[in-house]
Amino acid sequence: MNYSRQREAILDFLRSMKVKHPSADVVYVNVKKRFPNISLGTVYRNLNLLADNGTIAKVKLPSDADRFDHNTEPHFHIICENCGQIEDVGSALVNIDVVSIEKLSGFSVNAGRIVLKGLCPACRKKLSPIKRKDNKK
Amino acid sequence: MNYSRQREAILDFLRSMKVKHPSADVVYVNVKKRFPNISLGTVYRNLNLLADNGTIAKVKLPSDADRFDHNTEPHFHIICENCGQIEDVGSALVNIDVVSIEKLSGFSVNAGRIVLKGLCPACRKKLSPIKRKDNKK
DNA sequence: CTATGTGCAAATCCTTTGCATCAAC
DNA sequence: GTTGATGCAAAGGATTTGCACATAG
Repeated sequence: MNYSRQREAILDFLRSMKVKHPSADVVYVNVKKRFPNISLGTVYRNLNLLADNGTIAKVKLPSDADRFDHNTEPHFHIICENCGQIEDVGSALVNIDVVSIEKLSGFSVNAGRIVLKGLCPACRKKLSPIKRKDNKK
Repeated sequence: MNYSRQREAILDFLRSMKVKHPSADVVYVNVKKRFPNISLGTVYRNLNLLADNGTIAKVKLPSDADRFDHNTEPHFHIICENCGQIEDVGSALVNIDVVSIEKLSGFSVNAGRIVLKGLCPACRKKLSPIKRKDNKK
């Protein structure tokens, strides 16, 4: 993998922590400030390259665009149903009985993807429980 | 919601258990045997209607088409990385420390979506561990 | 110079939608 | 005869890809 200014800028942005788990599109918009000619395709290509070689992590969500995470330690995520913000959840807080699952299903388990849904602190304040925006898709 | 033959056929197929967690497309192909003129749009519309009113469940997967499940009891899923087959996993086998997660993240937790990945019994036999088909997307 | 990366646009996949027609009540 | 459901085809969003050109080593 050769060096490229664009790839460096993408990684810099991810590590800047200003946005915690940006989608490719958010990365694109922000990196465009430094590289006005960069294309969305290049952003996708580089995010996938970096994810494939373990430099960053790809967070796949059901019915939503993938997010990218500079935190490569194993952990799970919780996503706000109202604003889409994502927060990390330590892997110690979820316990999966792999042995029983393998026994009961006959599957061998390789990985788990866990995404919790809820309301972030800001949206909890903003929304009365009654008029929560219904985000189901 | 009025009665419709097509919707009945879709529900019948889901409950037939021949295919455990079919995608909309698989439902479409099979219901087409009884209703050759049915359209994919109608299948989607009816699956979503039935899921919205709780008759069936929609299983959203990362990077894969939604699946539909006649089992509406709370449970999780494990998907075979090689063939895509899905099996149910009882919710007792996964333990989520919601209290700690809420304390640490500040989020309120509403729901959890858990999809495990592994190899189903048939694919475990077929594949030597070395030449597993690499299915990552 | 040769391999790799880029920008652009077109293509892909899954899903939803607008609209005229048809079936249910 | 209204209202809701259907079929079709077109549109939608997220992501990937083919290709000619540019850049890194």
